[in-house]
Amino acid sequence: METKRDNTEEKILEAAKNVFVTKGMDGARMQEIADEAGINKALLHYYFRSKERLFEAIFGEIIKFAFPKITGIISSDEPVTTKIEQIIDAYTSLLINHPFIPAFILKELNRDPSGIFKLITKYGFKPESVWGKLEEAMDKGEIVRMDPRHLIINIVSMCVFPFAARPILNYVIFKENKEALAAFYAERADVVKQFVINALVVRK
Amino acid sequence: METKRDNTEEKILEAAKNVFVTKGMDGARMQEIADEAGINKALLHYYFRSKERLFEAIFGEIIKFAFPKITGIISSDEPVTTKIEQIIDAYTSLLINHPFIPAFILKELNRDPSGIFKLITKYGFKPESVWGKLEEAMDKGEIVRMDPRHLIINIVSMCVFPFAARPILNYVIFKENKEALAAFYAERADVVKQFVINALVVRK
DNA sequence: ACACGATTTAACCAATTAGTTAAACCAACA
DNA sequence: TGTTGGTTTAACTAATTGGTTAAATCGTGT
Repeated sequence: METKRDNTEEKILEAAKNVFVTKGMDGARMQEIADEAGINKALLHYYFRSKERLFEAIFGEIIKFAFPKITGIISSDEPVTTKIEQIIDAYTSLLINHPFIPAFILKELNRDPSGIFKLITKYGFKPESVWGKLEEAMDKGEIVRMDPRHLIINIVSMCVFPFAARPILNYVIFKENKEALAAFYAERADVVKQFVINALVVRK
Repeated sequence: METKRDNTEEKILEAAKNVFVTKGMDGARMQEIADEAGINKALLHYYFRSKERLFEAIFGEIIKFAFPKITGIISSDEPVTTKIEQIIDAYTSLLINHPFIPAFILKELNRDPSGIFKLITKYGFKPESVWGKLEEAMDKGEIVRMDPRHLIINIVSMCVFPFAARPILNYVIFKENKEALAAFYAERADVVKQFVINALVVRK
């Protein structure tokens, strides 16, 4: 029966995601994943032959989610300020729904950079195409002139970092007030958009 | 002889920092730390009784470095835009000299948040004092009105994230060109300062 | 010559953990 | 009723790893 299989496979992936995200590849224990999925270790290995494979299943799924969204927006024909706003919206809504992604990626980034590198290129993220479009807009005087790489990094930083540092916001700023933190994240997209657009206004 | 002791202790701490930063607490191996320090495991335990103690020695040192710099700047009497510029300068120069700090802290943040929480409060970082100063400046019309928490998060994000995501910049943007990456980080403070100041200009 | 602390060598222990195996169990289904 | 595939149980292995120990070595200052 397929439904049964799908169900436990889903349970395993969900459990593994939780454990891998908080503990990382090295800190995660197969036993703990099995427990969290409500099954036993033998069955866990029956579905995913090894820890490595299970990890890759999760990791691939996450990367597939995290990167390509932006590519579509960039290649569109909207004016550059609209594109920037769309990118901020896309990033933020993605991360509100999957807040664990940044911490997870940053955690595994040092452990095995080549793995991430492969996946990024595989899903075809081409940064060069972005610089061009931004420089055009600067030439036309639509936005202030600056190094487009710094601009992109600024935008991505403001979108991603608050999620990567979630525990810090949670403890230091919001004193573990869940609702206040959620409200903060909900405002985030609009605030960042306004901030960036304001920073890009051309002044004489 | 003290110099000998200091020397190896220094070597151990340096090696441990490298290994802990890239591998994390769980991924780090005492043998690897010993190898990297050019000594053997027995001597490593002779200096730091356990992995836990060694980790705490490193971790405490890093936190002591990372947080208190800002407190001094905030309590000064400079105008708020000057303070912001000083904070950006302080953060960036700290991270250029210790680029591993963000990845390290973020990595251990999920593993044991209470540990970091303790250290932050111990070194007396009081965020509330910041909101007040910023809101004053907004009331006086010196900077544009916005939620001061978002403003701080924006600034810190732009300062810290590019270092946390260093491998991504290195691979995806700079194709492992070390000098280009270093040059990028060197420009960073000025770019961020200009970006923030521009974003904070009050328009009618 | 002696003492002392730093350092090495090499063997060892105990705990943890990924992964395996084999037998039994159970529910659905043909 | 018998088969089949998902599932459990429980015991096991092989490797890794943190930590220990004891004896030997080396350098330096007395």
